[in-house]
Amino acid sequence: MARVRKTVTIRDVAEDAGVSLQTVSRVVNGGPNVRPQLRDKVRASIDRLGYVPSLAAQRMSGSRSYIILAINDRERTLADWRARLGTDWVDQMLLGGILTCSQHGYRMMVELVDTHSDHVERELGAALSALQPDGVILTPPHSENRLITQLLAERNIPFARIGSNAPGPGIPLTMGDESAAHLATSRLIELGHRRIAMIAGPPQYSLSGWRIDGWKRALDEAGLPHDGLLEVGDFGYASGTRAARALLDRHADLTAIIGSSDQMTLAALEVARDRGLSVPHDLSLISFDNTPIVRFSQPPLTAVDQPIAETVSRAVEQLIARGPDGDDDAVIEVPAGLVERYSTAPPPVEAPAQAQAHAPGRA
Amino acid sequence: MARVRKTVTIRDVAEDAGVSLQTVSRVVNGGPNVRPQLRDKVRASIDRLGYVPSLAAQRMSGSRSYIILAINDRERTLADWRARLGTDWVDQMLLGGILTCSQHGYRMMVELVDTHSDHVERELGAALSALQPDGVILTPPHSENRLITQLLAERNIPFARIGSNAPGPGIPLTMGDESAAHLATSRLIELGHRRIAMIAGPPQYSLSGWRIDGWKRALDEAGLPHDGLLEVGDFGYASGTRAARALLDRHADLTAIIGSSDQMTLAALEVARDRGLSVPHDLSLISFDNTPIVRFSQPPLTAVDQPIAETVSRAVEQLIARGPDGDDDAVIEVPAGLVERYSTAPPPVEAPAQAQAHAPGRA
DNA sequence: CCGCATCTTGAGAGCGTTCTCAAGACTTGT
DNA sequence: ACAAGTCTTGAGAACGCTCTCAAGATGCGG
Repeated sequence: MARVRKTVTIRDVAEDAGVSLQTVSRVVNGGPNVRPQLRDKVRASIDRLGYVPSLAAQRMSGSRSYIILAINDRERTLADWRARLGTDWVDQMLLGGILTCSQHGYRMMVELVDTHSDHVERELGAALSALQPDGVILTPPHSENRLITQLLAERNIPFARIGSNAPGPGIPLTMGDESAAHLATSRLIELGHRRIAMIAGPPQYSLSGWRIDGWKRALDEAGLPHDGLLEVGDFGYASGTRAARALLDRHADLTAIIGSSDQMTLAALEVARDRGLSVPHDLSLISFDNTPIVRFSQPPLTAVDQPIAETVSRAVEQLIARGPDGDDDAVIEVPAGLVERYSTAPPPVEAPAQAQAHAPGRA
Repeated sequence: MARVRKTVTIRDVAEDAGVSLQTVSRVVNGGPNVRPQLRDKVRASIDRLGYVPSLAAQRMSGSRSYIILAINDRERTLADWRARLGTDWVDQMLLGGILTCSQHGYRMMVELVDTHSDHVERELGAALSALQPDGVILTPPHSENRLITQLLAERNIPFARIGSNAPGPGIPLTMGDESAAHLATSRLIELGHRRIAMIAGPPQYSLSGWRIDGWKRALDEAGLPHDGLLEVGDFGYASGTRAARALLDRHADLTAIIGSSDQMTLAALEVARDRGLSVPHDLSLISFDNTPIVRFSQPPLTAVDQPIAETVSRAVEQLIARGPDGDDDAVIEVPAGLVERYSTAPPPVEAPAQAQAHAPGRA
């Protein structure tokens, strides 16, 4: 019973194949200068014995740890966590990250960091010391956290900043927020809308600004106004309710709203319903994020799809490919797409298609 | 520039504190037999230098790896993955798992395994060899996968089976599916419902059966029928639509449906809407899972809340506490709660309250 | 105040890899 | 056929920690 299965080590393989440890190591790591014949022999032994190198041992001797650490936001309590509803960031990250990592023989680990905590540095520092990851992936809002980026730079650990295009250390990746907002806005203009509002995210997030920029640019290009058509929320549901009400109160002629998060847009949907506005016939809605919840509202929301999985995947690739060097400052942009569902339609006919610069509101 | 920051090792601490490596190690690991005075001195050095032991090195020498591996299902493509909508399993697991792990100085890693793949064994085996985790957490549908449980038992790695109460190796944990279903059903009976149907999950999942059991038991206890009131789905949306239609076609007097997944229940909601049935006034709905999507339907769904985070947390604790021994066969049951939202109400008055014995419907 | 048990500390080996460096086998140019 | 490479292979140290075991310090009963 419970006969202890000894782990297969590189030594067992070496013996089995009748070569030295070093040769096996070379074969495993695809090193050069091994005669094909020998290589095959070693490979056969590896397969037969089912040898897989120990990550820990590799880390010990080699210069790499084969670990990529992804830093995610942590809510303080379970309740907070659940309240984040619909945030499938972690799911997406894992899909993109784990798969890409394993393709390169790497592993991804997730670290949950509390932004509000005073000891972010200590927490993160401990994780870095324990794991000694070859690369770190920062997600918003950590991507632009000075404390964190500095710590990483100091320790000379390559890292990717998702959702940040600021200069400075670390590889910046964005999901094309400006163009996505531009795309969404343009689509609405195309449908005939002339009063298009935006509920933006909080200013601490750079991407909030980018989205506003894209929205404004599309409006400007079409010669449409944007004064008073902007409200700021915090990505949460309640703030969306507030913003949508303010917008609708202020502009009777509003026919479309772009929300900077699924929650805020869902809130706008609710506000519209309360006021007897039919979506999309009276009011068109476009959301940002495209998390799963948005497919189950009534109607399902047209949304800008954040390519999180792919972005993380790209980040992993960059971290693995570039060594500690790579001061290449180019921002990597993974474009977001627009998923059209049923919350967008042409504006109500009562809203005359221009000529009357300003729509007369709805009956 | 880029001065390479040397990692702080146990040796540095030993030197700083003027003691041997061994003593530092003992202090770090809370070993006994160290004079308080010395311990404090060492602790001071540790803090000053910011020493954190390297996981890899600990694994190398010690008998433990301080790694818990969580096995999750992997969909083959990004599209499949996204289609799982609303499944925040991974999020929940991480919350429960990572936090609990770090409390004990452990780390959690996630491995994505494709159930449909032929080489599950090879994939998993490789992960086990590379990581040498101290424990493994299996989630449905892997919890009852013979190939996997055997592999683990063979390698003598402690593991937890979430959503399985079968005998055999591994620590079984359930989320009280039987009693949760019983609770949900009882609640409906209490409200006055007499025709309560269930859309069950696929039979490959044990929990599908448990939920049916709980539903039947509550019905039996109240002397209510269950013939023809059961439909089976696959947890997916489409199957829910099919099942709800069948149920509603068959029983004009149906006033409540319990769905074994959020998706299926959401589908039932849609079917009801299509038929002009108002939820909850004409039809009450209770869902299983309580993933975030369920809070944004119209109306928000009353749902059985799967305590995934807590279950995983318990699993981690068990794995860490028990050594390789622990053949304690007791099933650990983390009870699920019922979150009442707005999809449940007394049945319409037209549904006669029967000879009284049973709830009088609503006023 | 001695002898023995117990507590405290340290020395050295070992974990499974990769790294560095050197030695032998093969080429190649003349 | 010989010197000077280049390829191929292996030996041994090193990585940072914990384990085992032994030695010194301390405590206690008589």
